[in-house]
Amino acid sequence: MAPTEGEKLTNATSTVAISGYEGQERTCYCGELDEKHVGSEVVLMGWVNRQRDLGELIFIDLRDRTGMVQVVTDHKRSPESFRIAKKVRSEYVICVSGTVVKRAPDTENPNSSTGMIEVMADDIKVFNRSKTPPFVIRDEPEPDEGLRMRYRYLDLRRLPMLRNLELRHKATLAVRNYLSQNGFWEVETPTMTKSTPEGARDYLVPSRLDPGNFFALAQSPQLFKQLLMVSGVDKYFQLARCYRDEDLRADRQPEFTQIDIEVSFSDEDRLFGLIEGMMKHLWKEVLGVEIAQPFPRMTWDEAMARYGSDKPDIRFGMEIHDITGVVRESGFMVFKSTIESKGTVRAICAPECAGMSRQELDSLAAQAKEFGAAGLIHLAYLPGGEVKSPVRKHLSDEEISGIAHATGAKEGDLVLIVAGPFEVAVTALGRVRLSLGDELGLIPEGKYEFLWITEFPLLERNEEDARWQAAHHPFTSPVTRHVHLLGSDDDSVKSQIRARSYDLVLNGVELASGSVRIHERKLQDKMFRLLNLSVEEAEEKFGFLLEAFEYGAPPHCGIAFGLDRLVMLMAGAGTIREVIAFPKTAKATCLLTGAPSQVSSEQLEDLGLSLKLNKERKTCK
RNA sequence: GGAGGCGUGGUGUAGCUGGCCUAACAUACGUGCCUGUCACGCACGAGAUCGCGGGUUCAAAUCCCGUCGCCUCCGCCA
Repeated sequence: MAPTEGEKLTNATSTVAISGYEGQERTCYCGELDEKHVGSEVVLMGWVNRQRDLGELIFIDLRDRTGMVQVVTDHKRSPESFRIAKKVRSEYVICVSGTVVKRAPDTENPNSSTGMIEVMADDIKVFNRSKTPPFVIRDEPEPDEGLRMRYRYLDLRRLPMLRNLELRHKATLAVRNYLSQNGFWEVETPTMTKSTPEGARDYLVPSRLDPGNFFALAQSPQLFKQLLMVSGVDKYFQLARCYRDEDLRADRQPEFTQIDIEVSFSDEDRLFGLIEGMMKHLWKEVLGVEIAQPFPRMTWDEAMARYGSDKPDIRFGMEIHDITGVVRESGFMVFKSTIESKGTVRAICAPECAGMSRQELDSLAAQAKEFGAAGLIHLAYLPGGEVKSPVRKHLSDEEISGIAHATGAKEGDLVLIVAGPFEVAVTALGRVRLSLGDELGLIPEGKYEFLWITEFPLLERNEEDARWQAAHHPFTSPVTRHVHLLGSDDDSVKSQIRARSYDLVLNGVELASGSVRIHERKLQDKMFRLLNLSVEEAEEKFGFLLEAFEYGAPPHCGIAFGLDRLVMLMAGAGTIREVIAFPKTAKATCLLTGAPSQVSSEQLEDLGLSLKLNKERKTCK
């Protein structure tokens, strides 16, 4: 029964359609109610979070996506609603009509945002009953993640999960508004497209009308967005679904969303300004947080040298130091032979860790080895001036003090050293740095440290088939000062060429990645030669794009954000699964739907496919 | 492809150096009582062949092998 008398609330969050069902009109959401509404008649619809039956008095915590409010039923005031409330159980879907009243002074609940008021029920209608759910819908503790996935619709009913979905909505809306206000058009591109041999493994879609041929699900809209630049779209963006058939991680799903952006007649400085503005807008609109601009920039070479990572977490120090010069003349064989074989010796200083136990040191050494280091040497600068180390006797006093000077180590500190090839030494120390930073509590919470990493290597060595390939993609421009090196056959020269590519890093997470593209055919041909791609191969793989470039391609550049990671960081979540409504498991399955699953032989027949599986697996149903 | 962690009533955990385990605790669930609870309380009750398969043993939740599922990391992710 809808209230017809008294002051009626209008729905605060919706200006057009007010929810209603069979004559009942919802007046507001549970979480919106506060003392301002005292005296109002309200109609609420939602789920029973909990019913507390005190005999002659029953409380119901009613929950919807905004929060909870306490409903009271008194057998004298409304015998009928009292009778219904008696039988109501958790997760029943009900409609409550009643009056908002201020709670008596000693019955207020300061732990609830609606705890100053409650709703005296005049009428309760049960829309639906519920089986006892497989887990209780509450914030903590979380049930096993497999169970959450299996019953994701119940997991999402938990308010922290609804908050995450809301946050994601607000973030994407803010992105769309910002880019639109800056002259960008959102253009959709195909998800079913042409398989490209470079890059990640493709998800394939067989063609029924062209049996034997396959589409690939787009790994990104890369080629299409460059075509749109040739088309004169000028400023493009898209919230694009992308698909990559690679193994999963906490921050990687096989299908994910990119904020894909491309601009004509632009360059790094202009694009960075645009993106920094977008981040500022996002943080302000969605989190209410001001972030400092401009973001610092660091070349890839500098990031590797100082942090041993191309996505450094700069929320704390403990940087890597080069101590090669200090130990160049060392009698210690490990240092000597490393330096002779053109390696390097690097160190970090862990503050106040001189007393670290053997077990902790072993664990750090194990981590360093996992990333290729031959070992991890430690020097404990003990209070009093003594230095304790397994290699103490191999090092001179000058070396000991030189290392302290180079790393800034003081008495009570621990210096950790890796000797080896540059990338091995710094990445191993980079990992040790991160794990120590975490263990020592050096990483501040609630801080957002953005950082641009620029000038990545243009090429990288594929160890499997010993050839050079594009580190970003084959259309990435080299930096102007290195263009003349493109013709070189020398591997060491090739490894030194830097690209006009960049990443945006936030708190040690790669948020976005992009580059200035090659728009001149001549330079592109040079690039293909460098990649050992013949004209024919390039033609077969990207012919349509190269052809497009013959008809007047503007200079252009772009960037793509991992939306899931962005929202994850904004939500303070530990994995992107927390901000994806229906995520996949680590084995890329969906526990809710059971996908992937077998298909009928008729479906295969239509597609001209037959299965050939080993290991006695059943072919189809 | 590789390494590790976890798997015990519906849920979250304890037990896991083999035996008083006829598996404990909390919570959820059912019934009853209770007019100010909000983690309501109290009483009673039901609920588990300890992921699955095999082995060792007089005896296995516990040890061993295999397997499945979930998670984390390496490889992989232009």
